[in-house]
Amino acid sequence: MTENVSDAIALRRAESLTAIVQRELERMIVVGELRAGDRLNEQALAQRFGVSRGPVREAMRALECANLVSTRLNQGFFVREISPEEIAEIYDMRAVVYGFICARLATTISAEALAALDAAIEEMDTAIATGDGKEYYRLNLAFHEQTIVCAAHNCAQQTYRSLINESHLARQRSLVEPERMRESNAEHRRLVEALKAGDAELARELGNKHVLAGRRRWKASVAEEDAIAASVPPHGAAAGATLVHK
Amino acid sequence: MTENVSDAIALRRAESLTAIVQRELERMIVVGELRAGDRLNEQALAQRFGVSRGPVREAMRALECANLVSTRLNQGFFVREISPEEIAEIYDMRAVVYGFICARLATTISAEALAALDAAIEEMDTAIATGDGKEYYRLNLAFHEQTIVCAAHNCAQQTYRSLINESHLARQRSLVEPERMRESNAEHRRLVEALKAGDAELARELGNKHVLAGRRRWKASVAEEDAIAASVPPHGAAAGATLVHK
DNA sequence: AAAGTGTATATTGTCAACAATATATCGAAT
DNA sequence: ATTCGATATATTGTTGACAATATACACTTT
Repeated sequence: MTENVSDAIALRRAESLTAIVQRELERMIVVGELRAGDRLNEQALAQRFGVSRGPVREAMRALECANLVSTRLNQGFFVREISPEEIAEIYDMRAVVYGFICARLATTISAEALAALDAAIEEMDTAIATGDGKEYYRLNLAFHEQTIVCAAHNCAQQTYRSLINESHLARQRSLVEPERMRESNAEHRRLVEALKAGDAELARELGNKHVLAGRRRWKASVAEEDAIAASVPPHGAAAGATLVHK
Repeated sequence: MTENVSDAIALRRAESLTAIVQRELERMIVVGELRAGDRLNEQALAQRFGVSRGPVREAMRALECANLVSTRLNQGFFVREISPEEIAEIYDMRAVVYGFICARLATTISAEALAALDAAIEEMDTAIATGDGKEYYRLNLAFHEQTIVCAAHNCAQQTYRSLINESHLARQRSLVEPERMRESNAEHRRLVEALKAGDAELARELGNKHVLAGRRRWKASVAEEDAIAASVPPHGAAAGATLVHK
């Protein structure tokens, strides 16, 4: 009997379909399964998730509010397209928020958490050594996530995560140069040193600068890509255009 | 014929019902027509707006993402309840974002915009002189809105506005003491001076401190209210409780 | 009177259907 | 061959309906 009861409890959904669809759609956008500008066909998505259009639309309204999805009246929902200028602005915000988080951490972080950050930095070194840019990217995200969780500041956490999510709308630059990774991880080291020293103002400055340096690295990587694209002028552009349905 | 065409265009809705309902609900929450904790009956709201439950639910999902509304499975939507700790965190975020905005303004603001800010400060002086706390509150909001618009930074604008909206979930302290209003406006003056001087770092610090000073004033006003409530212990509390349906 | 129990009502979460609008397809004209 | 226009299809925005769940109410028991 006890088992039946627990089964019944387990079977009873603890989440609305909207919440499930929303999480999955968000994931698909953030990891790039859905690309900026893609049209989101309600029926197709509903069918894919095994639900009706209602929950899908509700989920998309939430994602619209999170700036991940845009809408045109009578044309439906699209994965938001984001301009380089908007990306640059997001870096601005991330910088001030991350500065705040780091300053706060300097006076509150535990020895265990510091050790975990050190370990994460070591792992990133390994990724750099093996030239695994994708893995470095993943670890870097995890490092930042660790810090914002440790800061124990819900509002900052939420704001920062939302900004990170938005920035994923830009195509990921998987081709991370080793030199840039080294630079980035060196900044991590200096930041953690400041945290260990309990120097809030230094931590704020380093956190802030780390994000802005990330923007410089992003811009450099975009410039490089553009240069490569320019060296193969007519053919590549046309081929790319046909893929996107607009 | 031209008239018919323009009529047809005017008649054709330029917005979805969801967007209209969302704006109206947001307004009702922010101005306090709907109070924190209030249950949002879908049918009643749909009837009130002359639409069906679909658009109402979509609007609420968006507001949920904006942190204005919360949801409990099978119990529906509620105006979000916000704790003093959460309010305090929002002030933290507002402070760093407003600091950023002010720093940016220092190097970009036009003479006209500066004149408009001066005028707004004068108006606030008038409100203080007449002891009109509500009007001061309104003008203060408008002053901040002016500055964030001038900053011409979409991301900061959106982040800041969202934080302001959230903070409206806390019951407004209409009983603003004249001394606090004077203090607040003096901070406005110093800030605008820094903007005129083009001193970005000073502007950042003053913008930051102005928000944090606002938090101190808010806390003081809460403490005062609590003291008043404590002096009338049993009766008032019970009467208030019956009004709220839970 | 208070607490518990069972029934009726209300409300939500989800779905399916419909009208309005947009997109795609096809043929005719230049 | 392209452009234009008319028709057919697809998709959206919105509505009303239905089952599952929660709330309110009357009734019994202590």
